[in-house]
Amino acid sequence: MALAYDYKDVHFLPTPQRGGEPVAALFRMGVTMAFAKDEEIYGQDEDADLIYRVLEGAVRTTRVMADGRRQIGDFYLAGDIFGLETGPRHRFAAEAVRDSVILVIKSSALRSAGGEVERLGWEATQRELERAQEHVLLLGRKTACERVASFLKDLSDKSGGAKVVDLPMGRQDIADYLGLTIETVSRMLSQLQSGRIVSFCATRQFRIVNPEALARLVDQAH
Amino acid sequence: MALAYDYKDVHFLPTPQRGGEPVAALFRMGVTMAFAKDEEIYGQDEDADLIYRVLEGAVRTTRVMADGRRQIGDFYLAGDIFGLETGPRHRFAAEAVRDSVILVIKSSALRSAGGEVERLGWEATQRELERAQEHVLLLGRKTACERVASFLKDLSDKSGGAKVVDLPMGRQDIADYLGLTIETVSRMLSQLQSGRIVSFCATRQFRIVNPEALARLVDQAH
DNA sequence: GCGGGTCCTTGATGCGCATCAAGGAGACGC
DNA sequence: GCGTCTCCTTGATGCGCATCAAGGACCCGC
Repeated sequence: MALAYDYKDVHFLPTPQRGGEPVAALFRMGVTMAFAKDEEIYGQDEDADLIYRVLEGAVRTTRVMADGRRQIGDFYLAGDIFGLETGPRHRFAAEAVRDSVILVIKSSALRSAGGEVERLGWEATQRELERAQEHVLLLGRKTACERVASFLKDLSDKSGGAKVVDLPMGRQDIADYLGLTIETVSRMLSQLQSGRIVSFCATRQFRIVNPEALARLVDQAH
Repeated sequence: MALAYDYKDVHFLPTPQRGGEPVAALFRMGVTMAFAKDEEIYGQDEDADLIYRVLEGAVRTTRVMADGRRQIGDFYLAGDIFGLETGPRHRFAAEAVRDSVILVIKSSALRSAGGEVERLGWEATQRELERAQEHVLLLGRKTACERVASFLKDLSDKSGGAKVVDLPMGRQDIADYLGLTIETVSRMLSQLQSGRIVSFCATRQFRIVNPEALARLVDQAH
């Protein structure tokens, strides 16, 4: 908790940063909280009675096996909603990838808010499901190179198709998202770079040099 | 289409076979259809304006990559609801694993049916998401042996924890669900059998001999 | 600047699962 | 019964990614 915001410094949001009218209505009910890098936002098996929205920073959802193997479910960037993935309890924990500011609201408020807002929750859940299904295809049938390429493209698409993209997360997080090791991720990034498909300006920032080649690696999947 | 029911022989269901009252109300609106083994129920990229419920048989959802690699999203058995996995279009196709009878209703009926029924759709979507997330963990971080063990246990749990369980699907389907090859699935099944953990009465029917050992293989995951 | 982290890259080696190949077992028609 | 087809199992070999190991790059406090 070494942030401009303090953990206790929760306050009503005057105006939401993004989203249409129903989202606006929904998140006016929330409070903001700050989380330091690697801080837990909620734990595995905790009650899932809140939903969350990233205002600044980035969040990962994780699941850790008894022997320490870790799988990241998804990443959430500014504007994204998370925490409604499940039934009564969270099946994944959520942690800040780096110092982040999160808007939090009671999900019971959402459920009782009636038609329009409830549909919003359903649609968000459907989007989550869609991403989880893409993730299943990636983990089940793609090679290491295709996984890394898909990841970079996905990140670029999320940033509105930007050619220069920041990586908010470290290599270990990418590895745990893609079902690989950190070494393999590093090797594939080097390989994509030496193949003139992407180019790293810094460790955590890359530029897409050859979008067609990148798309070809990804779109083997229909 | 070599079945007791004919494809065109759709009719109103007099009474639903299972489910609580809201489900009952919902599915009274549907019609039943029969599908032969391997017949497509809906295609990838088709409009997702219907939802489905398995009455008899078994269904798989599949995604095929340009070069033929196939991933199965999930299996659905009698009583299960499927087809609401996505937004406006199906991201996976659905096919009958074997001769099956399916109840079909317009999803617009569901969306406009108001509070109680709409919530039902959301809950079904959440269950889908939960399963997809388990699948992600399995594909991302489990070994071949753990995957097969998890699959058998899941199937047993679905049958109410029965000790003798039928496999409705072939080895290739299991492989495409678990992100493995058919040979590896076969080897792991043999290995689990020689380890006295399960025992195959027939190719498509097994008995759980050592539930503790099976659970240990699965529950490395918290 | 300098020391000591942490994070990342690259190389050498090994293993788990895929691939290639060859039968075996069960299902079904006749 | 017998032939044939599909599905499944088992064995031999190879490759992709994990593992093990060593350094390099960057970051931050002082």
